[in-house]
Amino acid sequence: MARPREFDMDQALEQAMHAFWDHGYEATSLADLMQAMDLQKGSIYKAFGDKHSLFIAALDRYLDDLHTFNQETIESGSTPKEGLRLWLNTEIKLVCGQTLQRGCLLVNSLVERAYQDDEVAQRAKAHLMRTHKLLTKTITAGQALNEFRKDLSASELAQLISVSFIGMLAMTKGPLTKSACLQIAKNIFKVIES
Amino acid sequence: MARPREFDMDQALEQAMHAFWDHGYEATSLADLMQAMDLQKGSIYKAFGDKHSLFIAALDRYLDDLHTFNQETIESGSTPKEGLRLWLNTEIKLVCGQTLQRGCLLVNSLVERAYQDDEVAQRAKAHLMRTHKLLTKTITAGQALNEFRKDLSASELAQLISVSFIGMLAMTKGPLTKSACLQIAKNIFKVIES
DNA sequence: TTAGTTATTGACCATATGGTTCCTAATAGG
DNA sequence: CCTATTAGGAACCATATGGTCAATAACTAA
Repeated sequence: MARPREFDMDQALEQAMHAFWDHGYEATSLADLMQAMDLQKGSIYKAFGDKHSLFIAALDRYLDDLHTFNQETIESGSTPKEGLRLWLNTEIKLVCGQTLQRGCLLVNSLVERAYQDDEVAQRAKAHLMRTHKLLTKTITAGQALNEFRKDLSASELAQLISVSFIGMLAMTKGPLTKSACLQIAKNIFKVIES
Repeated sequence: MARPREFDMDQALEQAMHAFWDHGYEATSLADLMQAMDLQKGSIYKAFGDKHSLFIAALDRYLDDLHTFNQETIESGSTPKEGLRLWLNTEIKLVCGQTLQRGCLLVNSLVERAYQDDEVAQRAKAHLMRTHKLLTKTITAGQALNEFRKDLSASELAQLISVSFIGMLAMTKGPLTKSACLQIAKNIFKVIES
């Protein structure tokens, strides 16, 4: 009924996501986005609205991908504990294996923007809750198999893992190396297993 | 020998620190700084150099204060374990008791800028190492008193605490409440004690 | 009192910013 | 083939940005 879009929306969004991931929200200019997405300003505005809307869309895409990844990786383990171990290790390798130490877009956005930006805060919260549920479910199953200590609830252990993991992701932007992260992950398991 | 400075350098620096703490580096404009410091641009440039130098000076001030606080609080405990507990709880109350959920300037700067800004990265690394040493020393003493588990080294336990703590600070910018933090701190102790 | 030195101020600057508009190009349905 | 509709692109805009500078004010040592 009209002229069709020449570019792939999803691919453009992914490029935008990478730009924000690389530099953060404030430090990513429209010029950066134009270059990354290979589009003119007008096209970006027509397709995605303003910079903030684009950022939210990119964040949503990231979080959806991440959640799917989390679920699938954890479930691919032979036992709950193995699933968790696999998940932690894979994620560490992914984050630390990047050419740039850009960390995790969720953590970056949470720290940079959550308290100034309700939409970001709300999404971060929702994602962390999803993840918390997933971890709690997994740990509950693991406790039933005697894989994890039981003097703390599954929810408490999950919280401990979340917090440690996010701290680790934050610290990969600074001094933490991949091998240090893997060692820490090992130790996290040591303190939560039965 | 010349006209004396009319404002208090240290107080101005503290105001700048709060501005950066509130909004982050990129989102703090010179106009914000002028207002916060109650100075004109020219005075700021003469006294502190450009925006980046000012930021680094503010960060240095923050880190020095923080390290002193860490040392004194930990040492004020009757035992190593009590010192650590006191430290964690006090820090949580400080960070969560702020009117704005602006988190911790170190964590914010680490996440927002460390990988784009060598000076920040270097300072963050140095501070984290100082803290790691302090924690390791304290835990070593605690292990000698049987306060902490010994199947992990003091350094490894310290690393676990650091990572969890930083994760907690990051998450206070989002969903984590003070009481949740205090509960987590309690659980951290549960998993590292002997 | 004066000369030398430094702080303060506000005007000024070039540029980059996010955002808008308008004209043209391309397409699908009739 | 024509027309309605939408995409693309580039010029354009107001403003905010970080940063500079020259004129003036305030002080001290001689």
